[in-house]
Amino acid sequence: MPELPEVEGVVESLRPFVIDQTIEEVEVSKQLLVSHEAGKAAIIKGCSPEELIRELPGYRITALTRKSKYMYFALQRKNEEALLVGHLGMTGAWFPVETEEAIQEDKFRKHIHVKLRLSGGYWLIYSDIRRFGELRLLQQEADYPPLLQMAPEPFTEEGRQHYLSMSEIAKYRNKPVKGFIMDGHVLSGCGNIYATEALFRMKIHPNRKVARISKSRLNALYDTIVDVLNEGIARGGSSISDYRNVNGGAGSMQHFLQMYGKKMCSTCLTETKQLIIAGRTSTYCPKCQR
DNA sequence: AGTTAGTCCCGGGAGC
DNA sequence: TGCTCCCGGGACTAA
Repeated sequence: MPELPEVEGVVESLRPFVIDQTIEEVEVSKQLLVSHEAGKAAIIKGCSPEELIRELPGYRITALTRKSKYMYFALQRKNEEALLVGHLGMTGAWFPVETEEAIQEDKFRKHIHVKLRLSGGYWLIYSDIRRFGELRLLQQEADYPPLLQMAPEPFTEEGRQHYLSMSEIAKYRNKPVKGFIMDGHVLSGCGNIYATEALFRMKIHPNRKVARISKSRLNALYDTIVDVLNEGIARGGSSISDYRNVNGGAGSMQHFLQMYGKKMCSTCLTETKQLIIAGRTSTYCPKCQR
């Protein structure tokens, strides 16, 4: 599943294909049109597919950036500015291709939902097997308030201070640390895979309450999360199930994970255990993590 | 008013 | 082969 490192990889790889390209035409899959007709907000959020098809053409993509796990396509049309915000959800993927047939895997070719024809002569295709991703056309970021509620980027000093100050707030003090670091209002971009790895490296039990971790350990945990995220970026992300980069390829970080999805602890060979924390499966070593 | 549980977007993989 | 169940990022809503 795409977390910060995977989204970073997509944004960096996609950027040369989309910058200064004008969106000429938009196509939406029959399945999405049917879902929306049935009143469901599948993938396209905040407006109808018809509005997206009508509104997007003519906009030039001037920038593509990542904020937390979101992708921001900055758009400009004459003196008019807009923002297309994307989220990959569980199984979203972008492919810049000349034809659909260039997408190798059946499961992604079968679930193409939005196609943008760019002035460069190719298609920017959004495919999403489970349709948990989202596309949202805004005039500006503030038009969708949750975007303003996200924690600062983890690679900044501001991000660290925000995380530390949140650890002192009553509503978080009694929470399991795993849920704390996966909460996007506390720390941006750390999902289940990277949270699991960081806690294992720090030998911290995922269910340990935030208040029962010292300030210096919380600081060290933050450093470890940043390290794990950076390793993920350097290795092209983790392709556990359905993450693919813009070339349809897999990342390699999954080969370097020590705890996520493991049956046995790589350090002491003890059988791992699982807990549900904040609604997510949390794998840990009962002997190494306290 | 703050917290928690449920709901919703889904298809695929596991297990029987 | 085919059925059923479970999984999950994140926002929203009901309790």
